[in-house]
Amino acid sequence: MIHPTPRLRFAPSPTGPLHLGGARTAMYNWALARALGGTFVLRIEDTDRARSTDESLQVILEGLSWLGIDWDEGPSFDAGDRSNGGGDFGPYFQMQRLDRYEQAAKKLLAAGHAYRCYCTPERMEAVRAEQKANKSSFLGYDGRCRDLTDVQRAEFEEQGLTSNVRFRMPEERVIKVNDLIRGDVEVNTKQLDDWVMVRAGGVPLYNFACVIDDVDMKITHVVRGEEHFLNGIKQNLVFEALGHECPQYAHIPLILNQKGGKLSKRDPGVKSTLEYRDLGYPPEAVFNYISLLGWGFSADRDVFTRDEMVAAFKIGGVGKSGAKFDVDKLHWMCGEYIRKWSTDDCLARSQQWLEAALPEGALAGHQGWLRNVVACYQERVTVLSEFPDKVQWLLADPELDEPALKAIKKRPDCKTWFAGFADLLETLPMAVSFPGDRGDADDAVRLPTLEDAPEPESSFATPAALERAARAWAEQQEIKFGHFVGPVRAALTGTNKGPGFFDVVFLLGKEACVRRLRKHAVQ
RNA sequence: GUCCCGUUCGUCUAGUCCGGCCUAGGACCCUAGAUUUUCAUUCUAGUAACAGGGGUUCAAAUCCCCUACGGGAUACCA
Repeated sequence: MIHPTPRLRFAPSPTGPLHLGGARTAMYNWALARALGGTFVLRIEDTDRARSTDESLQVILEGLSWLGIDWDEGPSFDAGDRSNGGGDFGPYFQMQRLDRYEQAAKKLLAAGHAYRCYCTPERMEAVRAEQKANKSSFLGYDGRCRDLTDVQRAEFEEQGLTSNVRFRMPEERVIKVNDLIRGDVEVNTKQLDDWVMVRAGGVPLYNFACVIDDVDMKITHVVRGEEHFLNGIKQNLVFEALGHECPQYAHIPLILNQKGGKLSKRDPGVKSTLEYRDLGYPPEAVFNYISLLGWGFSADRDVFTRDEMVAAFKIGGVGKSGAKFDVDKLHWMCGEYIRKWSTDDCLARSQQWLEAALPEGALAGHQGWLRNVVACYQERVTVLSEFPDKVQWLLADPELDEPALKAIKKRPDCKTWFAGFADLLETLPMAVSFPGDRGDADDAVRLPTLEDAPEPESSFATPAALERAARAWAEQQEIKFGHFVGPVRAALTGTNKGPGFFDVVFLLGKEACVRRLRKHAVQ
């Protein structure tokens, strides 16, 4: 056979959030499609009408886009209203493909691969209960309607019984499959029952609709969670009955929670993809991290770009065992990415969180200052939503925390230092405090102040100038500089953590520095 | 119950297919140290694993068998 163009798909059902397991499945399909130079299709499996919602659809579309997973064919992103975007094999919503399923079902019915079943859900429940009670090794449909005669069928119809359509499974046949991840596996069909293809109302079920669509959409490879492994066997038989070749299957292990159990919304620390977005996780970092769950980029590298991932990705390299989700490593990776950004990128990407912390309208007028604020915290945050907290001390006089109180207590003389240092600052040409107009004070200065950077020229006191003045003053007062910084930082910022001391003074500006120093000088 | 899959540092993994280069490599976490005005960053060092038991072999993390443990499936969900 001539190798067809590789076509892969991610086929979520819009019945809930896109959690990271689903995102990873999408990613592996996407990466394999890109690696093979193929096409990536997004198909929406919305045949569970009771649970499918437009909201979930939107969440899935947004989640994938956020992670940088784009699709060549499928729903249009902006709509979220079940309209189809590009692609010649649509529609890409299963509920818009009902005629295709009907056609195929008729064909299978006529050929005897499927049959009408009149059993009620109540009867099925009873059958299952009995099988369990008998400790039967087989659980599933008992085949009551498997060989109904036309007369019997007519009788049922006359009684007004509705029917669904079941697929007739071979009674005992060993199906051999070659899974791209699991390798050769044999399954005996005696384990499997005659499963329902089409509901009484005509709406198809997963295993059936999936095959019809994979045929119609010319899907060549299917990467999905291992919970679908046995479905793959059932689907294999449908392809065969329809006279089509089965795609290559790759069943990936599930992502587990920290306890080793299945990932679910209830697990603390496990969020839907959009929650990560809303908390300011860099999408590249999340992408990078989840790609590593069950797959290794190389023996000695964990951080890589999307392109590098695609270039290195081999589906056979995905492991067979489930991986536990480790928040610590995710956070580390987020920090890695944030530190790599240019300051301006970091500022741009932090805007929405800064905006939340600042008074209304303050954002626009203080870009230079905010740039410096962000620069000081770029290597101190792991997710962008930490910014509002980080900048609080610049916006309002802070309460002192425990370490700050300790730092002040440790130096009984420090209250006189506060007053003296405030006096000194008042003589210096310092920029004013936020939200005042700092003029071009922030334009010349690039924080954080680095040892080897050339000193900027500015009409305002730069951090370097502040340092010279402070050191000279401290020496004159016979205060050890090392002793001086701790308590003063505490008075200024309310804590013992943060940017370099003179960057702190510079960012805070004159009034706030003086005010806070004098306040703590008397307390 | 039955069937399928798995098991390398606490975690994610490299190595397993084609046995020797593995006194098992990297990363996160943790610890210690260096740098520093604090924190963070950065750098250095350290702790720590082939699930257990049998085989095959000159040689096994790698091949075979058994056990244990974990996961998945067994729906008119996907």
